[in-house]
Amino acid sequence: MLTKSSTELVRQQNSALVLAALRRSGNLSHTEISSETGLASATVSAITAELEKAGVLTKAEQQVQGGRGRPRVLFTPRRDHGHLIVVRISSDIVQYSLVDYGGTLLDRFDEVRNHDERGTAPFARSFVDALERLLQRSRLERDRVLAVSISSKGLVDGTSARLLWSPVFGREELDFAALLAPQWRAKVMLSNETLLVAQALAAQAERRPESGFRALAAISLGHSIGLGVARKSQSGELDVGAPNFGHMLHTPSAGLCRCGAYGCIEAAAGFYGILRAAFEVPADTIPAKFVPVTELDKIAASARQGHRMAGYAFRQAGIALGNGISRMLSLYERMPVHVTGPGIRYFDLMLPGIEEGLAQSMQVRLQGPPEIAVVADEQRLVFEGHLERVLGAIDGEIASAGIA
Amino acid sequence: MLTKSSTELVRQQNSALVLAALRRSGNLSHTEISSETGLASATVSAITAELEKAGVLTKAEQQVQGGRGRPRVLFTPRRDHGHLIVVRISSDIVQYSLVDYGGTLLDRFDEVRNHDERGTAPFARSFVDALERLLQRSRLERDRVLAVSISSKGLVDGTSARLLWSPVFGREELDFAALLAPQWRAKVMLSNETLLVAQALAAQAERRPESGFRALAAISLGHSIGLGVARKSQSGELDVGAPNFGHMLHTPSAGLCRCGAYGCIEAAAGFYGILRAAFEVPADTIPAKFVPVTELDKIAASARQGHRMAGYAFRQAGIALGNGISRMLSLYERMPVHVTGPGIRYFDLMLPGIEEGLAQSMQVRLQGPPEIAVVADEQRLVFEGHLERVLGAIDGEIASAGIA
DNA sequence: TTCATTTTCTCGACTGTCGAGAAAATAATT
DNA sequence: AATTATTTTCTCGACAGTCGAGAAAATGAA
Repeated sequence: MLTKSSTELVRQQNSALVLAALRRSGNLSHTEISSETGLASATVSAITAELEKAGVLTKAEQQVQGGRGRPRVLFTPRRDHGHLIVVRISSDIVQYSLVDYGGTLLDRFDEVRNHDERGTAPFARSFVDALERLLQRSRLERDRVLAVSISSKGLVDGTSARLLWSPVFGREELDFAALLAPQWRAKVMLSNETLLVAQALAAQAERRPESGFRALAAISLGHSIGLGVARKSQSGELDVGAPNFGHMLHTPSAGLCRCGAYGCIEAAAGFYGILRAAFEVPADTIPAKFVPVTELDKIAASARQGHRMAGYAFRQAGIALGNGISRMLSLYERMPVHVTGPGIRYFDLMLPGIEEGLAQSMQVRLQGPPEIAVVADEQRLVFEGHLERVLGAIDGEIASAGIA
Repeated sequence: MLTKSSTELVRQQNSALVLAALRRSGNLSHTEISSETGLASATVSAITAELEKAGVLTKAEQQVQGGRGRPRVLFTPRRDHGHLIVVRISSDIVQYSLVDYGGTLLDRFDEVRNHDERGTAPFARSFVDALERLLQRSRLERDRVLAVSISSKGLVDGTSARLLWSPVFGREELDFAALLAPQWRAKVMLSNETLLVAQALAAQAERRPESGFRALAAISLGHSIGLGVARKSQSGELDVGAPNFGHMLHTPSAGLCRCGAYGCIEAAAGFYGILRAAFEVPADTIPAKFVPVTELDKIAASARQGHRMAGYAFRQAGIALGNGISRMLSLYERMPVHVTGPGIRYFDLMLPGIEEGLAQSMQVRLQGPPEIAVVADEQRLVFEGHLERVLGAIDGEIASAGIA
């Protein structure tokens, strides 16, 4: 369904364009903005004047010296225009970061998660407390925070900021928007962790126009398995999603998954699945809550020394991933796959299985296997994805608001 | 990546909006267009005047009589603004239709396909000849044809109008754009058949705003299995795709598929798969090229009388579909499923298997099974989808072209 | 001090949307 | 038959936005 357009919307879109260009390339002069966005110089003047009046941009103090001619004055986002809080929830720790509108990190601390406590209520309390602490440490007023961006593994409803299913809380829902609504005016965003990885990688690819980016997938290997897909829609905007890949049906024989179903990809390719296969534990055993990496390192070592069952476990994990990726490609399209997460240390052991699992499908026979790249430093990518996403959302709101 | 906007683009978008409203609701008066689109009356005047000058719209001759006041004058697409050719390629016949810009059918004939001939060359010849014949029968000049819209089962590259894989030609590619490029000026569009079903159903759903349409899937059951997915993107536009569902990996034990791979959904749920299972033919037997419906009717009859293997064959087909649907839902999101195609006569026999196959996945356990509706009259829906798609594309081009 | 060069800023023209009210066309009423 | 009421279409001026061209500003080199 198309919607009506107007001259005001034109301004909105072009303001957003200017903000995005500044975001992408740091400080830009008037003429650089013009060439970057394709807007006429006069239009850039009008837009920057408006944004400057609204307190979103400033002229950067440090002039860049250079050749003759009138010196260029650089525009930059006003870092004190507002603040953002980024929360990265992982299985063992929760990381809280305070960031300014310019995207620079101001403060950060971790909290160890208590694995004994049950239910979401204690977590919700410590979450709210931690945000409060973050404010106090920087002597910041609550209303200066424009947005709180949260990430977790699991199934997420992005529009309403509700966590629908997660490895830790299971089916117990956690509504972050409702949690902060009474006190906080900030926009609350919740994203799947691997979606953010895909977002960050896609943003990187878009900065290299020669890469011809169209779509990519990110897979995170660890105790659980995550997938993020980023695709350019026909209108040119980025469409990012986090399918429920880890709990997509692989094959019922893969055994009991901690989600309660049988045969999820995770039950074969997650850490506990590999552990179970290596030790020949019956496949309907309740999965371990947490597997230390050292445990898996041992299995990997013996697999590399030729131990049969250890090797078999990793191979089965690979097949589950390969089949899953081939199914994903059947339902979307051919696209490169980026593999991250702690499990990449065992990637060499899984690769033969992945290739075997891929080769079974028609899609791969027809179009060839996808490019698979290993990407380290998942946590940095998640954080980058947070910034990309939350700053983009804030900029979009600013552009839409007009001078207000 | 955002792109720059301008006042001209505003006019384009709003022109497209007016054309779409007219398309949707038939003849509309000035004021009706205004309320339908949300545009101000003055804007509607400007746009309709421009489109009328360009020969796209006319004022309908037959005035609707009514109450007091100045009688409303209805706008309608000028039917002679151009013509469209719709080609529906199915396994046994090819249907050629001539349609005018108003969407009314002017001429139609079928050609029976010759199953003995090999390769794409003879087909390409008869295709070009048939288009020529369609012109002659209506004494139409070739350049009056604005677009040729073609549909087939199989894997399609919509942007370039190339058929990448099809049940009949296999891996032999068929480039319809290149085929018509020397002679025809018309825009050539190629779509997967089930994509068009999804498009038509989505258009119907969007006409009922109270249905709260967000996404839907269409599945076509027959000799092969097709899937179309239509989703509203966040920007509100309709995003339609045709995943390679029939040849998504189900389970290797499902046997040899006619695509050459093992374990495709089609190898279990397509007509030849059901036949093979019912007669206990070894699963690596080369599949039958064509199975008459009467043959399947017999198997269905004996299944309904309690014959074990016949019932088993339909159940296995159902499980393949159920598993496949659950995987599709894992990778997209929960959405209603519409089942069409000649195979719906056996839907009662497959439903238990479908439910079983669905129930195995975490997605369904968590969010419940999707609504499944049986929709008859697949061919009509395909044709509707053709019109929806090709007229939309033409209208979009007209709006973009300006007065030209 | 003047000139060349580069960047920023400003002005008028153009395109587009919108609201209000005039104009048109018909039915109902006097 | 003339007038009035009603409804729709059309037109005009105001306003928002972009664009190209050229003026103004600011600096290094001559």
